[in-house]
Order: sequence, then C-alpha cells, then structure tokens
Amino acid sequence: MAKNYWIGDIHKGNFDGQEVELKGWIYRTRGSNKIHFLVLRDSTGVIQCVIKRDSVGDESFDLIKSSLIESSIILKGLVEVTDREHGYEIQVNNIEIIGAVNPDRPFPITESAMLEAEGGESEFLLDNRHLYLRTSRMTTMLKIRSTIFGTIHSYFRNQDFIEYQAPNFVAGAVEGGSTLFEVPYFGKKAYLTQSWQLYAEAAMPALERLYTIAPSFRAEKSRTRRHLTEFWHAEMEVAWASNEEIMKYGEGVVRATAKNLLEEREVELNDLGRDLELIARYADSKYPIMRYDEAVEILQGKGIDIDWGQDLDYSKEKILTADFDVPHFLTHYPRIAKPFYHRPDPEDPKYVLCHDLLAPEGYGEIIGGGERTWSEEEILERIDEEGTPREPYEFYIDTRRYGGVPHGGFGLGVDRVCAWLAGADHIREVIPFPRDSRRVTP
RNA sequence: GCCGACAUAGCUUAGUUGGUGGAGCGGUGGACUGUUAAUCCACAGGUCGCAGGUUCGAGUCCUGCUGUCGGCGCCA
Repeated sequence: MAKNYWIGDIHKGNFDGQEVELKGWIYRTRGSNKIHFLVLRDSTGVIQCVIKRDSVGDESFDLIKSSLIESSIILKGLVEVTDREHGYEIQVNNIEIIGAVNPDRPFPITESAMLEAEGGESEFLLDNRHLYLRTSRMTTMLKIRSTIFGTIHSYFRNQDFIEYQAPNFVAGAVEGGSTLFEVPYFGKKAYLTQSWQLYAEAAMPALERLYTIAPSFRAEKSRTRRHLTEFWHAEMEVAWASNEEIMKYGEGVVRATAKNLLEEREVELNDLGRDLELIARYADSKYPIMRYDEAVEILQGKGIDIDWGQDLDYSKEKILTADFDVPHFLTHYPRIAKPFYHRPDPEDPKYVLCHDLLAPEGYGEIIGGGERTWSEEEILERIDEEGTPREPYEFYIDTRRYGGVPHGGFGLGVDRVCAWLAGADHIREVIPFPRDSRRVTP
C-alpha cells in the first residue's frame, strides 16, 4: 500500500516519460464526454491528468467523469512533458476510486468560499476547519509552520540547549490571575499553564541551558488578529546570562527562522505573495535596541498621550514600529509595569532588566523576556510589593535558597512569528484548529 | 470587561418606499475530443438566525434573544 510517487517529484523532472502510480485526491475536473481533465492533488502539489475514453474504456471513463472533488483515487499513467501551462501531465491508462464523495454531500468548500477566505476566514470556513485544512492556502501555512518549529528546535539544540518539559496543570499564575483557565482537579482547583517559565527556572541549576516549544493557555477575552487562548510558546532559560545576552538568543532564533524559511519554503512564500527581500532583510539585519524611556520620548514627541510608567499597548507599539523595517527591541521597562519575576536593574531599580521584541508590518510583540530575580530577598520584596500571594510560588522561591545565580530567558509566540513571516491577516490562519474566547470547535 | 457591525439556498450574495425572494458557484440530467474557476441547455434546492410586536400585508420597520465577525484593553 506504500506510496512510491509524489506529484512534487514529477514536477522536479524525476519521472519524465515514465509510468507512475499516483495516489491522491481530486482537486478539480473538467472536460467533455471523450476527454476528461482531472487535476490531482497530494501533499506535495497538483498535476493535471488526462483521461481519454479510448484509453481507459467506457466503464472507467464514466466512473471518473462522475467522481466529485475530494474523492480519493489511485491512477496509473505516463508522465508527459508538455509545453502547456502546467509543464507536466499524466496520460492516464488506469483508474481506481478509493473513497468516493456522495453527490448528496459534495465537498462544501467551494471557490466562492475560498475567495472569501483571502480576506480573512469566514464563520463557514472556521466551522469546516477539518476540511479547510486540505486547501492549498492552509496546506501552505502548515508547511511554513513546520519549518518554523523545526528551526527553533535546531537553533537551540545546535547550541547545546536541552529540551525540557513542564507540567500543563499548575497551581499558580505567571501573568495576572484573571487570565487563568481554571480546571477541576479531584476536588481541588488547578489551572492550565500560562508559561513554562517558572518550572524551567527550577531546572535551570540542573541544565543551565534549556528550551521548550509547548502550548500555553490564557483566558483572555481578546478579540484581535494576534491572540489565541491556546498558543504555542517557544521558551528558553539560560544560567549566567544578562539581559543583553538573552536578547542575542532572541535575535538569533528569529533571524535563523527567517533564513531557514527562505531556504526551505521559497515556493510557499511566493504562493502567499510574500516579498522575499523583506524576509531576507529579517534574516540578515541587526535588530535595533531602544530603551523604554526613549520610546516614551519618541511617542510624546509625536504628541501621543502617554505617561512614564504606563505599559506600551498595541496602539503605541504600532506607532513605534512604523519607523522600523526590521524587528526591534524595547528594554528597561519601569518595574511597576512588569510582574514580580523581572529583575530590577541594579543601576537604577526603577527599571527592570527586560526586553520585548516587536515585529514590523503591524504584527507587534513576538518576544517577551529578561533577567529574573534570583535572590530570596529580592523575589520576596517583589512578590510582596505586587501583592501576589506567596503560597502558590513557594517552590519557586525555594529554588532561590540553594545557590541562586543570575539567569533569564524569554518566551516567543510561535504562532505570531508564523503569522508575521507568512504575512497572514490573522493568527488563526497559521494554526490548524484555532482556539479563541468564542470557539473551541471543531 | 468595553465599543462597532452582521445573520437570505450547501457556498458567495442581490433584494428599491413594506406588496408572490433572484443570480453565480456547487449538485443532478443532457451536449461537447485539449480544458485551465472549461463552455452551452435544462432541472432540483429557501421556516429569509430565533421569539415577540406594528401593519390589510414584514426578508424589509420596532423590541428582545442567540450566534458570528471586526476592534480596544491585556499579552506571546
């Protein structure tokens, strides 16, 4: 039953003039009662197959003529190089229908529904996500996504980072408590994790360099093009590292991702209409660094109403990123704007040693990270000043009591990076089954 | 939590001042030997989201509900 021939390989010229057996799904059909054109799809591409009544016989011809889009079939034929627009065609001599589509329930995703999808996904397509996955646009997105995940893994592994897993059921919050998903846990309450970070810090003295790609969950009622309630979070933690050193890893992994995408997914980026020079700039350029105070000055200079100490929301990020054509870092936020685990700057404890990486083209924040508070005194001071209860974090505080060292890390929103590099209109377009505050199905 | 839209056939939609709901795609039947979203002819397919109200008469006006979408705040 193994599959030996792939449409993508035929387009590479590997089988010119040869007999092949293709397995796939009907993408489009057209023709007359003597000659029928069937565009076959598999995971590697599409190819036009020519079926002549004279070549296959009446029975096969009538069968294939009445087969609907997305029926699965096996066909045998000769690979023919043509000067028609497709370049390659299959002259079919044998056909077998494997999974027929019932005419009472034709494949529901029509051209009109797909055209509509170009400007964002309709309710209908979201309801039929399980079928939408096999369309060319979604397939392309999933291939790009795979390359991005692969690049992140190899980037860290090539630098001797250890992949490490944290629990998804947790007792305490990382960010503010209001965005936790509460789940019943044998008569107690547990929460879905918002981040791998606190548990990674516990392993930091063991592994020193560690990373993960794992789902994080946030019960934000956000309705924007860059939020999901379940998103894929690439996080790293490294011992003996300063904020600047951690930023180098962040810049490194993002640039590696852009570079690898150009190498592995040029065809897919072109299919999406992406400007390859733009991606090359993301791969090759140094990412500028700006302190929070400078950003506030720039915004105030533009007449934006912002007070020192306020976090920079998306509207302000957008104004800042408008002047950049590559991602850029913002560092040294006021400590009052950031959670307790951020380490105050020893040179000026009004600030914390942190960074955000903002993507251009309006995609906004893709990385948040920095140095962590690492002494017991400092973390207790930060927790208390924030008014956070100590109990759920006892294990986290305890790690500071046995050889605390300077360390830090960052979290990268993988789906956001996918959306940005693919040029997607919405983060939903780059994840197979998106979860937001109003949708958990299909 | 807040603000703003939308809901008509399987899909995408038109529907004027309130007066018997149309089309394209998809489906079915037929024609056609090189089509590119093939073309041509015919047919089937509708509780106009749900519940009230106004009216002689509501897809259209009013109220409520439900669902969805877009955006804000928060974040990755």
